[in-house]
Amino acid sequence: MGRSPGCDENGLKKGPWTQEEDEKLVDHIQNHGHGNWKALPKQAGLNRCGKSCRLRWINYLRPGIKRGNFTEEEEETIINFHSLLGNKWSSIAGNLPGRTDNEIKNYWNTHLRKKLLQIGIDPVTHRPKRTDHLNLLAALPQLLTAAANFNSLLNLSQNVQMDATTPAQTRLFHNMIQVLSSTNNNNNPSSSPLAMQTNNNLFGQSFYLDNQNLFGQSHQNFSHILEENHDEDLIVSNQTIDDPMDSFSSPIEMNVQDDHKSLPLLVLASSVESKQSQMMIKNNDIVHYQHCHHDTSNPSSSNSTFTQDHLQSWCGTIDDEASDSYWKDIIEQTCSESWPFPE
DNA sequence: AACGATTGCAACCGCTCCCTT
DNA sequence: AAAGGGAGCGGTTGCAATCGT
Repeated sequence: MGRSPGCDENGLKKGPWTQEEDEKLVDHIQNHGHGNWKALPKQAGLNRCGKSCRLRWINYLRPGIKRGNFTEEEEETIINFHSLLGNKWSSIAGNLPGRTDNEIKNYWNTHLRKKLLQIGIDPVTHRPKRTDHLNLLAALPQLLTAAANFNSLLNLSQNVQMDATTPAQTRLFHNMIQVLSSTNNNNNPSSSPLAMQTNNNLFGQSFYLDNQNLFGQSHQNFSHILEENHDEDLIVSNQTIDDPMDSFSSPIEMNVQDDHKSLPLLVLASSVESKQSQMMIKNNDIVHYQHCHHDTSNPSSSNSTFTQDHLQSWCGTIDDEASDSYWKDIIEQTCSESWPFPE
């Protein structure tokens, strides 16, 4: 495995290390340290360049190197830190004891990147591929699973089954809400991809966001989750928040209209009847479906758990109201897929 | 069984950063 | 302040192993 053996112009050996070379390197560093990598090969009796020795030591021979498969926790950590730091492999490695930047980089490129692509997340931006709305809606089952997981996180439940992609799914859920929010918050409706497809009207009803309830009722728990996940998307008044906790200390200051990036409550609004149908995350239930009057300051009202029946009912509404068969087909297909929530 | 395609990963390359002089 | 050199980082390469036909 690895590169072919060979020599560079200086006659130094390249390619895979032999056991004898490894032993020489380990022996020398254990006895003398690795003060000067350039001088080390000669001192250790190795026909290698200092760079090669350093790489071999750092990535393979150094004590404490953890080998073997990555755990779910490690995967989760990598995804979270990559969303924050990008390809800063050494920084990410600093948070994974025993793992090297090279190993993490390889694992990202061969496993995690593909995993995120499979669930419709751009591994570079950690956002849904916004140019592909078919994929976005096709990922609805995962989004709803993420919503369920997210709710369980809010409840600090230990029962929910999560894997390393859960944070990514949650982020996807978050991002989809952002996309939906942009259809209504954007002053120029045509600039919104969803608006372009639906004449500023998704499924015949407009969506907008109301985070007052969410932060009013659950921000303590929510901030805990975000603190753990280091959500880079938290932006208040177009200013990035370094400490996610800060963004929730004064929920009143959150400006929903100006800030469609803050994690909101998804609200399905009927402009005709001035009613809101709210799909919301709330304590003790998976997802709630709420009807209330336009007065958002009084988020009272008839809550009921959002179940498969509700989704089918929702699909029925879409049937009636969506004039765009493109979206209709997508939603119907999504509705027909397996429901991820417990009944 | 044979062979081409794909995958995984160790190692190299070239660039940037930072420290020293 | 500028130059030189070493260390470190991210991107890329190339080969062995594995998979698919």
